[in-house]
Amino acid sequence: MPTGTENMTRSALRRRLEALDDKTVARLNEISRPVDLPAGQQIIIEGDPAASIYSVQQGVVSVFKLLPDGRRQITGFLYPGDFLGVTFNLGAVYGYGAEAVTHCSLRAWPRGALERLSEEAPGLRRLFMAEIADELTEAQDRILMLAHRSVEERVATFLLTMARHQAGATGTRIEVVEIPMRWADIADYLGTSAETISRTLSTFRDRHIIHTGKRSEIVVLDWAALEAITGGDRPEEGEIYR
Amino acid sequence: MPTGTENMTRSALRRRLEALDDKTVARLNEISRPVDLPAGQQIIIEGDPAASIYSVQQGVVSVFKLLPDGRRQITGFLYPGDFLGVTFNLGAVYGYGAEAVTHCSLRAWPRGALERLSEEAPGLRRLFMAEIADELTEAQDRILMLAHRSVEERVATFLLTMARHQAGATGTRIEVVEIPMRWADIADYLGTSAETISRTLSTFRDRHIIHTGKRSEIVVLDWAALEAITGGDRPEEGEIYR
DNA sequence: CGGGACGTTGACGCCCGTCAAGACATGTGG
DNA sequence: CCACATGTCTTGACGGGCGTCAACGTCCCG
Repeated sequence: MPTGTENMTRSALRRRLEALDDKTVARLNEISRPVDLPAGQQIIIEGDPAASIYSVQQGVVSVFKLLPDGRRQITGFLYPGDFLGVTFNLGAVYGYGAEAVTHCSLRAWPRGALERLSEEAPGLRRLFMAEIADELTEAQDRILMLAHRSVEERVATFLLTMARHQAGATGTRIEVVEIPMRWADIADYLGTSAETISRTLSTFRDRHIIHTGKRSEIVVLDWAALEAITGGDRPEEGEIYR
Repeated sequence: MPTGTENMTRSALRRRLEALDDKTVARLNEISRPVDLPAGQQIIIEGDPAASIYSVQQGVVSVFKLLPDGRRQITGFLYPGDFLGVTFNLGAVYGYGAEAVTHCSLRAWPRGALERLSEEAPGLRRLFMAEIADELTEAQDRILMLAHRSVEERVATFLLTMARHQAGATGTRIEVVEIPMRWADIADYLGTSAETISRTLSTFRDRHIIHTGKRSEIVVLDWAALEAITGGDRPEEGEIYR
């Protein structure tokens, strides 16, 4: 049962946060500080001392690494309920940058206090553990994508992921998918170029799979086609490996 | 300071294992069972219940995911000192397969016992935590590779990584790099094809960067050239990002 | 209204995946 | 020890996907 698990695990994480005992939740609220950011604002700079841990309340955040040649690889987008900055590498330094894609409200905890709290609260410890494990499986899913999928498959998968995110958030059926990020961001995420993103969406449009109205709003006309392009996330029943 | 950290962290992990208190180490040895495997032997099957945790004593192990279309993506190679099976996803089911690349000796622990032991030994807990964190940064490094590096850069990086592994293991300077895995394995790891691996090595040979004698033995003639091809792992001092 | 950021579309070329045919190596049985 | 089969590496030929450069269209904001 490979790949395609990233959404399940993330929402599972969110549910688990709510399952913490009341006292811990109260303490969490006490020591946290709300942060509001305009779109485009830097949140974390790679290499800075890892002073804070954040959770996203509203908006979308991009997490990225900068490359020597000036490019950047977006390693993930964060949505409400996701955590930012949990990955503690040895030096207690952020291993990545992060910035607000849209206007964002975050909740910030001083790392020290949060770590102390997690010593007492095993539930919180497990939460962080799960967060890292989630990030790992997500990263591995992306490795599969980048290594073996065509750009078209990646874009289709991305659209479906965005759609599922909004369906999960609103709980309702979706036909208009909001794409808050710029094409260049998506490109940096999927390991391709902004032009190719544009071209791919254009062919989807020409094939009547989507309808593009206002930028940042994509209407999906043919879900089945999108999923077909995805290339079959999961193996069929009784399929033979190798 | 992006990328290129994978080796440091791995060896740091090994050192930390030795830093466990004696009682824990004794218990660890008690409940472990040695396993010897011939090359090619399956160790873990994706989807099976995660019964054991292993550590590699000798040999090389490949960890992989199988794709619906029958291909496989090797997510990593494990060398002596590395752990296998620590990443337990929610269902306590292995999220990947593993097989012996060379003849291997492993040490196996029943998962339950090891988890119970880690409840008492915070050092062990931190060890596992670090193991997962390492895997995460390794996965993210690979994302950078796959997204933005040419095959030539990937192969050069791979060679250097192998060389560093052996230098680290023997402690001496190296000029002959042993490549125990098949080209197809390397290809599945780097997200390319066996033919392209062969071709790339051939051009390295023609450019007098390496010398190829017996298969599985590569003599590096020009380290500087290899590193140059790598594409500059780290940013230069004072370099400007974007 | 002018300028800047972003998206779209075209043209071009090359990297690399794929198919196919040999070249070696290794092992097995006669 | 040789003949043969099997697995692996090498090399060639071919073509398509997609990265890059460049020009243009569109939207927004001062």
